[in-house]
Amino acid sequence: MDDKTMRMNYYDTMMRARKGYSRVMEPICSQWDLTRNELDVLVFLYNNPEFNRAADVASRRGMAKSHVSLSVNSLEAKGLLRRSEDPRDKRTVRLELTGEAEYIARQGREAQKAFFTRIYAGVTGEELAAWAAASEKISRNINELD
Amino acid sequence: MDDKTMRMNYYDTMMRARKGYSRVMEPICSQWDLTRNELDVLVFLYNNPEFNRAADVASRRGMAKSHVSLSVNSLEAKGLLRRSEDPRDKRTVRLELTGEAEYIARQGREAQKAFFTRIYAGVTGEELAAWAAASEKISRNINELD
DNA sequence: AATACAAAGTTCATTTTTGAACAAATTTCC
DNA sequence: GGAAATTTGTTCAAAAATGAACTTTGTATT
Repeated sequence: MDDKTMRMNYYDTMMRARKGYSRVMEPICSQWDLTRNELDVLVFLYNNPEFNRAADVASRRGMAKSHVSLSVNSLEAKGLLRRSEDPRDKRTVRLELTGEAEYIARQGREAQKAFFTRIYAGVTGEELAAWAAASEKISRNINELD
Repeated sequence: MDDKTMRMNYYDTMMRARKGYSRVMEPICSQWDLTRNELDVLVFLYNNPEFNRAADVASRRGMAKSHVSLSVNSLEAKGLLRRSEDPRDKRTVRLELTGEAEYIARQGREAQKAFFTRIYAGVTGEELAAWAAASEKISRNINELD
């Protein structure tokens, strides 16, 4: 198998990982009456407080901004998120977790960790380091896709 | 950053890769009046003729089987796919590409390769090998998620 | 300072994807 | 050999996610 084929096969693995992730996480999310995507948004904001503009969430998580908008509506209605304005730029909306959301995000994060620990079972330290290095480069390359 | 956090961050990279892939591939797909997903199915079948049952496509590509069913309807209507029966098992549907589909799949595959070559730019041979090894293990672990 | 240009966010119609219910064929196990 | 459980695929209603149009605000150009 040549390099190009190897890289390509990764795409299907990725799709399956995504699906497996949903299957494992959805029952957990439902305990808080959240969708998988809503929990992901909460955890993302909890982990990345510096990227709390709606536009950041969209670009860094790879969702359409309209989707972020709708998700935020829903989370706001559930009392887990507040839209607040940015004094420096009246266009942007800052997303702030409520105390309850932080509590949920902490638990959601642990569930995510457990999932990833599980699917990464058997991966060696060196492999993981190489993976991280490659991820870093790929992430940069994605940013530069016109 | 500990190992667990590292693995978790990969999830968002994956989501962005997926999004970038769609953005790049969609214009290409539209030249044949195909959706991104439809082209992926054609290329998958072209690359994996041994996994040509509808159920294989669903499980190996991580799509719902109802989704496969609908995609196959559409591809069949476009004259790119035939459903044929399996003599050994009357439940299963075998999916066969038409000549035109094979032609499209070859070109689609090249476009995919180009995309992956692009986002893997700068990843070294060692990293890629480690990546492939990790991928292999992860893939197996996903299969074993109950 | 006026004009054009770009970026953030929302709305809404549409597309994509899914899950649950079902029917038919196969396998398991007694 | 036959009941029970499992697997395959389809249908259809519902959920998830998107893109295009638009408004508002900020930035750049002249």
